[in-house]
Amino acid sequence: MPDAVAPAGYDPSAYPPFAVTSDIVVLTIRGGELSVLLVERGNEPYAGSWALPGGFVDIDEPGEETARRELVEETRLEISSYHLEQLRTYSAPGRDPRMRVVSTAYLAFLPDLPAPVAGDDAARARFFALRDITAGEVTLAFDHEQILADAVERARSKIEYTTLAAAFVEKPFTLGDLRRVYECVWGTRLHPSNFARKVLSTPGFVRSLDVRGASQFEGGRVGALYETGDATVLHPAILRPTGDEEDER
Amino acid sequence: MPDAVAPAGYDPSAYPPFAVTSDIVVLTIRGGELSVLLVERGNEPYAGSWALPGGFVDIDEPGEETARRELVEETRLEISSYHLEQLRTYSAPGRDPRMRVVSTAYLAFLPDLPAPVAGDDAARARFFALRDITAGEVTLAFDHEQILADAVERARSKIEYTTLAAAFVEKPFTLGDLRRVYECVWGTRLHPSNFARKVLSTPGFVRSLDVRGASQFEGGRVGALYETGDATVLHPAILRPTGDEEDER
DNA sequence: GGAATAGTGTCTTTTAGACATTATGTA
DNA sequence: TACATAATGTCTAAAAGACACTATTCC
Repeated sequence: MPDAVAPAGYDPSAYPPFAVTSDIVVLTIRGGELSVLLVERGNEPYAGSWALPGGFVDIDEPGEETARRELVEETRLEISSYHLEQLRTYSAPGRDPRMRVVSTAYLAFLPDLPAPVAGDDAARARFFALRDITAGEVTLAFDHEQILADAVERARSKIEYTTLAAAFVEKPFTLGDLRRVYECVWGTRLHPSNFARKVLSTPGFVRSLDVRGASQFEGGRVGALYETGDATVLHPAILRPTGDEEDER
Repeated sequence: MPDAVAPAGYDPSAYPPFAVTSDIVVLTIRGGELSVLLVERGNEPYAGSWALPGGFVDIDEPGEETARRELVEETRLEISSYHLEQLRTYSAPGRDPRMRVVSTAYLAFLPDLPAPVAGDDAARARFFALRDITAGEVTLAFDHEQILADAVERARSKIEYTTLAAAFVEKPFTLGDLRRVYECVWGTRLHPSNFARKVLSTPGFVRSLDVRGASQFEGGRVGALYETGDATVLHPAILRPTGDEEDER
């Protein structure tokens, strides 16, 4: 039967006790590294481990709102507005040792931010370079390593065919800033001139501000400044270099 | 706090009564039309309306297994193996008039099948051409119209850069059969020769069987038969014609 | 034979990739 | 001045799109 027809003889107190939570993967670029926001767990299980921010969904609360609320409560990071999208739902029996937990993960892209501080239930909160996590220097609670891997793959894929790369930089940015986003997220080097040609020939990706200014990241000649254009999807796409090389910075 | 830390004083019977369900969007191509499998609801709310197959997740059951189980129970469609992927989770408060329902939708691609029959809780079960649903001839229960729209967009997008189009045809197929899949899903016409060139130049998409046979769909000269290759992602992608024209068959 | 599809080949346009060269800012 | 990045331009290779022409099968 399609969803939401209660089993015969439905009684809330007899209903299987699913817990419903939202987790949030906050990605940003700090010091030339794709980074993720983690909190240190204060309670068992996994007390002392690092984990994604997240928490229980209130009975009348949209899951996306839970994600935004927990981000503020646990990391004191208050951002006026930011892109937040659903990643996917993780609900394997046994992913939490105590009970059946259905957790929907959300994904946020933010420009570089002031360092977060710990909030309510989290002992500490800070950004980690992804490189350090995949190198095994940090292990995450629950299945959060899988969630993070899915989030990174989503980010790598989405900047190909949407304008979301611009969500990683502050509003007036140079083409070099934008190129550095692609390089950090993909872990590759791109030819500056070819990149600029592609971005400028993609309608609606960026809009020139007709002024010049310094890059947000590096020195050298100052370039023309741009802001985000009207487009949300890219035609044509900015595709990842084909496959194999992993040129690092 | 990261997921799965029970509220202080946790007591299952006091926990907010979330219902957790799985819905399944079964897409196939019938009579040259992209089609979806629906069941007629036997119970309130929306009794008599058409809806996606789906139902409650058991407390120890993976959500994907629920989707497969409900498909058999409600439509008597038993398929040995088929591609099933998570689409996204729908949990807005109020999407079900009676209680808070968190529903994860799954997406399946199948070749044309024998007509389903109604199962357990469904009055009837049958395939509908998408064209008839979007034309407003059928209205769906709950937010299933939104789920279906998301599913179709996922399918249209995924056949661009994966080999999933082959999941819509039976194993020995001609390049014309495969092209018809793209044409039905995208609602466009493709140049047969250019399409064949692209498919054959994409490593691992199809493997020649070195025999000839009739098309699964139409008459004319019989062509060479192929089976699915080893690849799952396509390099380069088979991109949708740019934008505007909606050439119909 | 007529109609429909399969298959081969060619031509043009567009886009991507590599890279050389000059310009302009900072340390 | 040394160095890093910005910006422009050129050449080549790859891919997409349009389309002409021949081949084969069913009716």
